[in-house]
Amino acid sequence: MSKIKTPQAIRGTQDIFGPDAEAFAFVVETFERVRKLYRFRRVEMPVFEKTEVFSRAIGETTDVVSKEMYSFEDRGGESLTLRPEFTAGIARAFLTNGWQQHAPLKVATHGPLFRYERPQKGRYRQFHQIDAEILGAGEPQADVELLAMADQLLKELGIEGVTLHLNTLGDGDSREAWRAALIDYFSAVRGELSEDSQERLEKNPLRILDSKDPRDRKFVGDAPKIDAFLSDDARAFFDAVTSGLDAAGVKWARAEGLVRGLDYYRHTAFEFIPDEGSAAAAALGSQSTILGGGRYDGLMESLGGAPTPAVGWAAGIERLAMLVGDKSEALADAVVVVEDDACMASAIATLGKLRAAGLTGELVASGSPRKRFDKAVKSGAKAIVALSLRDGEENRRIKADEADQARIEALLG
RNA sequence: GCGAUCGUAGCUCAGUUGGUUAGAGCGCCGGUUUGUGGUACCGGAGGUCGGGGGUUCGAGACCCCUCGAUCGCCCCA
Repeated sequence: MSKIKTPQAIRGTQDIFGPDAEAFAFVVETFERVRKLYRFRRVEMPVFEKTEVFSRAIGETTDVVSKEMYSFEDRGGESLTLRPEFTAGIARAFLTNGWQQHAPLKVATHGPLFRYERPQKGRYRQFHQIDAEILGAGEPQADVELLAMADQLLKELGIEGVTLHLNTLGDGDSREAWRAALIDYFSAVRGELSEDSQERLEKNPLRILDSKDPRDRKFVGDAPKIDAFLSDDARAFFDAVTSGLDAAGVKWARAEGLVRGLDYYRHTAFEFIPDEGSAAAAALGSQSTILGGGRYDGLMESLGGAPTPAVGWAAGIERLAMLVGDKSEALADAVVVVEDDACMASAIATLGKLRAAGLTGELVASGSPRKRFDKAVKSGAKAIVALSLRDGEENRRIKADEADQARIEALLG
């Protein structure tokens, strides 16, 4: 016998099975239900795009683009990339398909995304998100509706101990002024910052605000606040969002340090984060954000489109699935036991009738005939239909509670 | 990319300062018992101890390399 070495799974991919797969499905099914309540339209998107869709939309200097993309050349020599997020692809579709005609357009989707990262708890190279976007809507009402949907989704998933952290990054001018002030402020104490933050000062100064390093934390408190740089319009926008959330009954907390990693965000930025010390926080390990997003009014232009305001969010299905509790696989309504192989054909027909009537069920017809009934009992099935031979005649016995017994007997005749 | 911990049957794990033919439970397969029944007992299959090299009379245990997993940093959902 030659020994063939079994190829192993790619690092950071998952084979989701059993209760974990049930929890995953529960998240997706709940999302599908809730998104219909809010009248978001379903879209199916390609898993890969031209590389420039992401590099232009997300920003060349971001980690996602500069070191986490799965890019490759196709046979025509074109650089393609497995999507690291949904938003860029959806924006591309909005432009190339003329979806402007449907604006404001509310869409929802879900599926796999790919990022070349070191796997750890709640982080994978192929991971899955649910995603919701409102395209072509510049009014704060859109932000409110989107957040209300996220809030309801988490409630319907039964997730508790999670709070909406909300911030504004202002419009383009506000954001730039704030950014410049932060650079001034942190540059003055540059030498006392962590190595990482000294680097952030060059690449992404906003990120220093949510550094975990104590050397940085002591300066963060007194750092310039976005509020001081907001234009009147930007302030009015944020006020409209927060009062809308209050009206919708969505609880939120102002998070002045909350920024987003990607370049395209403007105005509203938000994350749903487990409260410290909660069961949810413990279940997630160091990955705290379960749902995040914001407004990205500048994105369409970076893809060559007309200025188009939009808001969206995405949530990691794996992370949500870790918070929804045990979702064990359902027990069978009925199991048909073939206690004598002579009854096989009859058993198959019997099972067919049960399933046609909407009962879930399966066959137990392997292994020692004497142990098959025990196997069925052990499976926990609500009803057991056992077929055996008695004096050369087929004998059917049903073990179930009275109601099921009567129902099944009526079905089988 | 960096760091820490860990890789022994299908699964969960034992395996004493390195010492004969590597074990248990569960699961699986078969048999006996029971006989309208989730019982008990017996037996069986299944491991080049992640892989490679080294130290040693002798390595699952020690050293090096490598692969993988887990958790954390960075970043992010």
